[in-house]
Amino acid sequence: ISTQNVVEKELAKQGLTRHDVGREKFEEKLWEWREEYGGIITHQLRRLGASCDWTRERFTLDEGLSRAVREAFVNLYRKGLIYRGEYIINWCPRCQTALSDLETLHEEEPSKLWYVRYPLEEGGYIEVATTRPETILGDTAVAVNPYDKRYSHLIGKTAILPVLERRIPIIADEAVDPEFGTGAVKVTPGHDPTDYEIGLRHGLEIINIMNLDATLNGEGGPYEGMDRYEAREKLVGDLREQGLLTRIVPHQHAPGRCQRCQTMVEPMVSEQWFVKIKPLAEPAIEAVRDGRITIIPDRFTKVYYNWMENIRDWCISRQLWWGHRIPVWYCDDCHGKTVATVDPEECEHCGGKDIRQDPDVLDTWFSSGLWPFSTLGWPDNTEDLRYFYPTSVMETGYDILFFWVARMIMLGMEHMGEVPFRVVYLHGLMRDEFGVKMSKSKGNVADPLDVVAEYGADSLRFTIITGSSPGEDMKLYEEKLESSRNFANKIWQMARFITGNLPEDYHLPSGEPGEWPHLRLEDRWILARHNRVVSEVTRLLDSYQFGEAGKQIYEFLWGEFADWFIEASKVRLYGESEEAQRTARDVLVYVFGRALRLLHPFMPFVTEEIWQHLPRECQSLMVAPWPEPGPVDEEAEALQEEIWEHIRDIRNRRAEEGWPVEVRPAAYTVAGELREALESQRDVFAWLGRVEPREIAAQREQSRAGSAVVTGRLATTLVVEVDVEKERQRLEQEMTNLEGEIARAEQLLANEGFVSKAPGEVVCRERDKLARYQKERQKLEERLASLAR
RNA sequence: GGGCGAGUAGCUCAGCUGGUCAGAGCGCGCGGUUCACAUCCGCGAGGUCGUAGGUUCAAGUCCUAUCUCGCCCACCA
Repeated sequence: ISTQNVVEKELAKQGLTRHDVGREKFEEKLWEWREEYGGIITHQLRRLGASCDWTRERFTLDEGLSRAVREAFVNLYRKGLIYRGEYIINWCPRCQTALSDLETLHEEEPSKLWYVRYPLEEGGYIEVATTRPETILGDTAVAVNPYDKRYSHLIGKTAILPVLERRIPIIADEAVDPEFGTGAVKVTPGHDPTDYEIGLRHGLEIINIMNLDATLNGEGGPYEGMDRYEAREKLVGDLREQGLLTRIVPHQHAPGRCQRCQTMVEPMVSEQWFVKIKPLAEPAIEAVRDGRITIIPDRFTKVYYNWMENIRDWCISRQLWWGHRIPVWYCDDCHGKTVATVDPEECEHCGGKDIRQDPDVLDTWFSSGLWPFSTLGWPDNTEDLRYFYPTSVMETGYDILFFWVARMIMLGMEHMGEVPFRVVYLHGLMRDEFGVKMSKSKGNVADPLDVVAEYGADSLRFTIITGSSPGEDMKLYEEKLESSRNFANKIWQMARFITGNLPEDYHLPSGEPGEWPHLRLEDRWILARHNRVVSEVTRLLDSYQFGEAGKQIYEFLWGEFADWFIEASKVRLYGESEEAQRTARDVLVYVFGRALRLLHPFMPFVTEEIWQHLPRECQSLMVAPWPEPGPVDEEAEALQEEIWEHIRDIRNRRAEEGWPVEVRPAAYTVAGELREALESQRDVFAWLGRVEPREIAAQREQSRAGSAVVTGRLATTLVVEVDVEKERQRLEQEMTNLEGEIARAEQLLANEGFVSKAPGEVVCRERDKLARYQKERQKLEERLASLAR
């Protein structure tokens, strides 16, 4: 419907309708549109890094799928599960087609309730209330509740319909709610679903008062030719004049509206094709109930049952030109129906040649419902079909659980005798920053290509995956995208650091890393942490907790691997024995390489690119084996965590007490295992705590006087030494540099013409800089003053 | 009318089947020109996990009631 609407809008610009150009020409235009825009979505998917077998791309109207549609239709028809019948359906007067219940949306809106008196044949009147006065013209009865004592004496009597003066019976039906309105209801079987049912029960006449465009037809009497709303206004006026309108009260009302164009739907009785759904629904319910299909998140299971158990026959015919034409031919001679998978030459009943195909097309979800097997060559028993059916996971948004998922299950079980998939994973919906559902008609859709261009596909993927929990909607925020992009950059920087420290001929040693010689405590720690993350991420992915899995990797790579391990590795890489350097490199490469595999499903692009620059055991990360978790060295884990805690403590003291600082010995009196560990990690401790052992400090030319120096035994005594004179010189040099920067910034600001690109932007930046410089200068002055003291 | 979801630091949200969480990102405050990274590093402030009861040795995490917001389903004219 939406495709047809788009093309019709194009035509409308030239003042044409689809009827003006004719069915054949219009279908051509539809195909043109499809050729032009059909590739966009797959292009978007590719850019997002969706890893699909693109050779298997299928389109609903492809040859093979069309064959499957006909086969399915004929099969269901022969089994008596598809029938053509008169029924009250939802009619969109704008789209000029029938709609299924799912395609009509109900939303509460303020309306009115009109109270109208219907005169009685025997004198007096009965009062009814209605939200659609124009439907009075189609009334064929007045109904009351059989147990409503107020009206029991009127049951069986006759009322006179206002205006048209039709004699209509007063009947009793339990569908009438005595509490609502007056307790008496006008019955319009031709234009109201409830009334239609009442009409069936009581054998009432069905009067259709409208044309397909919702203007009144001949049954409308004096209102013939008017639009439904125009007729309403006129009729209400007439009723008022005749004194039959007693009052109008405000009323909340939820009328049906067309899902595609928002036009108010008109219930109408019309001949349509239906799928008899109960026989299909039962096995589909059973399949979920007995666990052959699992729905995730679990709460949607209940929603599924509720819908399936109360399901009504499915109206599948649409008065459109875009879609699968219904494979039924009518005979002009004997009026028989020929239902066939291939276009017939003649009527199968009388052999007559004058046959015409049903002009209607099928609901798009009818063909979509066949997708799990129609795409694999069904009805032929192909190798693909045998191999791939049933599939493992069906992943889609929860908003099409009924539209699509339920129908795939029903039609799959009917035609294949087996469920189409084992797991249904339902994700939430993307909303804009205000929480409004993104939709094309509202124009608040973010094109993934734009987002990818600005932040990269990896960032978008990571943001979406980690931004919410399963089945929950999420709002797309720039800030989230930025943070993911920063993560991608961080990964990149880690890679630069690691590869930058590898010799040309580097090879990862063989054997289990836990067995490597010369491992230090921090190595054992990161290997343990890494093993824990591998098993945790694997578990989370297996249980469909994708967001949580992504966060674990993020925390590990940034918070542990980069912030602690890479930093700690520098003491070895920058100045210890060849052996120590080698061990550090091995652990870096090993852990990083395995973490990249975990991250690959989330950020395929940056991880693959990095993989190509690392020593690797296979060509592409995409096909690298998923890591198996190794043993977790809990002892190393605990010990190292404790040392990190002490380093944080040092940093805290520095932050609190200012720098330089004297660290009191008492805080670091430790004993036993931790003491040994600390001793073994003096260098790491010193580097990360920025507390340098004297002997290392001496080796470092750039060692500044402001640094604290550890003296004596590290774990017991930390004292600070400051060379006042050196510090003063350094500060003064800094001050000189700063003055220079300030002068330049001021000059730039004074001459705005100097700025070429993006007027104002650079100037602003300079202004910010200047403010920062001045703040810095003030601090420098303070420090110099305190130093003098 | 029925059902479901959400209500957790200023903002946006994680916290799976009850006992290391009271957390992350952004924002905010303080401090950083160290050769992977300012798309950065270090430190910090901020929440009685909507409200009221209850179960339990133990509850954002279970039960009951209730308030607010959102969604889905439904033939109340």
